[in-house]
Amino acid sequence: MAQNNHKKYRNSKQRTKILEILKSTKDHPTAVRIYEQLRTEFPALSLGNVYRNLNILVEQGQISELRFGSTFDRYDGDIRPHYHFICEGCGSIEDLDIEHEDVLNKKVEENTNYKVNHHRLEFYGQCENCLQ
Amino acid sequence: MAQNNHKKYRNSKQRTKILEILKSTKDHPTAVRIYEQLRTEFPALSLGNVYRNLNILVEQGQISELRFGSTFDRYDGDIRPHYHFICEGCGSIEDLDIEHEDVLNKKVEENTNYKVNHHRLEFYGQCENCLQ
DNA sequence: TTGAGTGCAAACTATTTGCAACTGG
DNA sequence: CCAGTTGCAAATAGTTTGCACTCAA
Repeated sequence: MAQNNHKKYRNSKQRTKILEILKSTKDHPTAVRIYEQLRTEFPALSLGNVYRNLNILVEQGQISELRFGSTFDRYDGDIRPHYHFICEGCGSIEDLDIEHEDVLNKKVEENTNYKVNHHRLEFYGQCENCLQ
Repeated sequence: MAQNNHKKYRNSKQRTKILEILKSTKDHPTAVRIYEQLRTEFPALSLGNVYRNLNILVEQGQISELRFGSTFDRYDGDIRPHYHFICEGCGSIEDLDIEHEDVLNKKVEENTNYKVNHHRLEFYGQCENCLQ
């Protein structure tokens, strides 16, 4: 996903500030929120540029990205709770046979003041075909 | 997410067939793939209708949905591997303080022929504010 | 001076929706 | 018959990209 085919980076006030914002908050802001926050300082800032810089920062490994968008929803006829393996080579998604750990929800509840209803666990790597 | 505000459902050949397809495969097809597969049987079928029916089936609890799309990407200045809690009430995302279980990757590798690079674990529920 | 960065607008992709016609119970 | 379902096309929403201009090294 985050290849290192980008060769050289220069400094830019915008990118520096985006990184600063992300390093100084425990929020997990969206691109739009970052954009809004920066508009006061850079009135001409464009949202496209925020996206560009976020991608560069991810590429550089300086931030990480929690993807909830940009790809496909997948549908599953099996409604029992189970975990998935996602191949980063071919994109295939496989059900995993390891047991569902309901106890994890409890563990989180013990450490927080949240009510936990369910969790989602996905493993990423290469499937048999893509390993060869 | 999947409220039960939908009152009554009728049968439809299209929806029945979509469910059949999902129940009979271990793939995790996208809406488009299901659409393509059904086009031979229902040449006039529209993609919009596939989406509508998939949402209804999710609403009915007959299938489940692995969301990779449809919402926002979130960015995180903390690149150490850690888990997240996502509030289903207000959408806020919090870092969790429970330890990162690298051992899970090994466990999956022992049970499969896959190479596992990393995993992602998210808990869903209500945060303190939304509980009141 | 030169190629990385920028703003802008248009393009793209996945998904949703309004509408008039249709159909199953 | 009537509310749920459909196809179609247009609309949305988040993200990416082409282009001409700018700026940092």
